Amino acid sequence: MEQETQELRRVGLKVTHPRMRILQIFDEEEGNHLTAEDVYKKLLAHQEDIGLATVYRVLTQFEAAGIVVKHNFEGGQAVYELDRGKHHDHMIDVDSGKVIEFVSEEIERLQREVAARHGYVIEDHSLVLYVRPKSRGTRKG
Amino acid sequence: MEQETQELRRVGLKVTHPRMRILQIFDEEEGNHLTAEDVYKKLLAHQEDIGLATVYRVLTQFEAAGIVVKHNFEGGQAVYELDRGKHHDHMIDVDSGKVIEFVSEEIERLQREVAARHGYVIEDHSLVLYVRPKSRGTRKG
DNA sequence: GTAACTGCAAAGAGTTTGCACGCCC
DNA sequence: GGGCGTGCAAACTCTTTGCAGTTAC
Repeated sequence: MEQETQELRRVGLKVTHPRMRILQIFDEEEGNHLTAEDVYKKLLAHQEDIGLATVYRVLTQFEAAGIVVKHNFEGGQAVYELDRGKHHDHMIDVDSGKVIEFVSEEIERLQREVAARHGYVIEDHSLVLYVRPKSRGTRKG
Repeated sequence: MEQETQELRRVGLKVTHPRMRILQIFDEEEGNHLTAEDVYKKLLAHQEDIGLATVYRVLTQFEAAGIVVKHNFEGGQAVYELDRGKHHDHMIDVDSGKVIEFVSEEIERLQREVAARHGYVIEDHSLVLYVRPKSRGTRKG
């Protein structure tokens, strides 16, 4: 409560009910990746009367303020997660939809190398691995 | 002409005018990355009377047939390119919008390693670097 | 008190689909 | 000749926006 208030103040956003509740949803869900609609449904489940348009507006503001990060994975809907400061990439289990975060400093370095080789510097990047659990029983691998 | 006819036959699609023309556009544009609308505009420029809906339908069929690959880069519109068989990743010059292809077997290997470390095998992946030309003049780098 | 914020409904972008007609084999 | 393919317009999904009323500071 106090923590969310401070965070909103810190980034210069008025402390309003919708913004507080949305921020709390992400704090509860630490490590989770939510679409705007996921957030909206969780608000409904908490008996909150906050419109979907407001959720989109707040998420956009949070992104601009660096509170959340937005990802455009496959499948149309954008997903948001709290920005905890440390960069990471994502692996998506295509069977369960589960999102796993990972960091590989070596991959990051190679990316910079490749870009440099072409005369560029990296501004941003997106790496997503679509994965399936390694089959142990089937002797395939 | 003959080449496109054969390709359509090979994948089991009827040889129709719209499919021929769309395939030719990609053949002309070897190495290019086009949105459905880009294709549509090029058809218009060639005085072709082919609907945007048909372009979408044909591109979807081509993707299913392995003739083209679809990418969901940032910015809403999907882009398609001829599938020339060899996998590669993409670098996008954020200033010019130019798309550069690259291959890094070492990055591929590291990706497989990371996935394996988490108990997964990679089904597919998406790596896009958003880059800016290395500034030589400004002594910044 | 007033500018920022909100909910609603309508608009917008990109893509898909239903239907009647037309073309390929 | 029959079914697949096409054009058009309407539908659909996700997201943004205009407006009038409300709220934080």
